[in-house]
Amino acid sequence: MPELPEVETVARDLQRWIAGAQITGVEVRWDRTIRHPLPPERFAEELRGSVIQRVGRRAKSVLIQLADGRVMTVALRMTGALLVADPGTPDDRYARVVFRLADGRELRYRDVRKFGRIGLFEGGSLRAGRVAGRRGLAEARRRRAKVREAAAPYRVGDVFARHGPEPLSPSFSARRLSDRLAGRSARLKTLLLDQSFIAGIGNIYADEALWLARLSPLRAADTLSQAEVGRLHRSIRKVLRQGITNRGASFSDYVGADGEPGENAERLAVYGRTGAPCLRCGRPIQRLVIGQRSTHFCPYCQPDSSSGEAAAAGSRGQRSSDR
DNA sequence: ACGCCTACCTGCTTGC
DNA sequence: TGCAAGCAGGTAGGCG
Repeated sequence: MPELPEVETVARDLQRWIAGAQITGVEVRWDRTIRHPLPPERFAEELRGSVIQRVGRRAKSVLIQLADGRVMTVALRMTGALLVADPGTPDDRYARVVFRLADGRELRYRDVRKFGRIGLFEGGSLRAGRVAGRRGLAEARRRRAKVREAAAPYRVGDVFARHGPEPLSPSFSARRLSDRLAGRSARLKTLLLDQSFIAGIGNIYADEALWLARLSPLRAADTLSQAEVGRLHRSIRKVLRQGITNRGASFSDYVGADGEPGENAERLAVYGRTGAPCLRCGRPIQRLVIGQRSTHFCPYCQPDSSSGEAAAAGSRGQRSSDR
């Protein structure tokens, strides 16, 4: 399941391989892949002849910027993949949208489970229409309804209006994280998965970041000390960067644009390791369900001190190696 | 604000 | 072996 590091890997590959390419034809094989409000036929028509200028990423979406200023957004969701196929490559029964390029190659959007969505929008700043964190969701919905009513062009900024900050951006400081956590009583795990709280983190990296920060996924967000917020901030960035370095974690059927799986799955500390020894203390990793999501953690290294206090776990031996 | 539910999909694993 | 149920999870939308 592609999260920030996986999507970043795909975007970087595509930037190298298809920047400058011209789209000569588009075949939509599963209509619902094309995001409302553009009907699939219009989508194909609109793209014919377009030149791909640059490929980037926002949240978990690949952004394909066209030379005329428009932006194609590709949300891979669960099983989506963007693959560059050389001429003669056998067809793929799971290719939902095929972009034919002028040089004979194809850019294929493959998606076994059909959850992913591709949209085409007017360009402009990604920050246009940005709504401040907490109220993001409801306000962004109202705003989009307004845009629809007025038949105004959808801008790519509207698509991401409800998304939270990019965790790897220089402006995402520990201070900023601290401000966003303040007054939030939700569990840490739930918040890390909330795209309007912070963009790009999914189930794998949420569990990894919490393990590295030695924080319980059940912990109420507004009970963290400054030191704990600092640890969380560093951990989030560290696990995401490591993910990018290793070209992503391949679980399910994630592959990069080269069709190769990433190497990060082998380096995960807790995700998918239920019952296996914790890499820090050797006790078995446990699994529980939080907010309908499977959650992996070490109950010993990540004690839930919401009700008790950190001191209880902190003062009891085994901690001399802290620091 | 928050938690919980359902829908969207299909392939894989599990249990009988 | 075959078949059905259960599971995986990112996101949108709805309800209390």
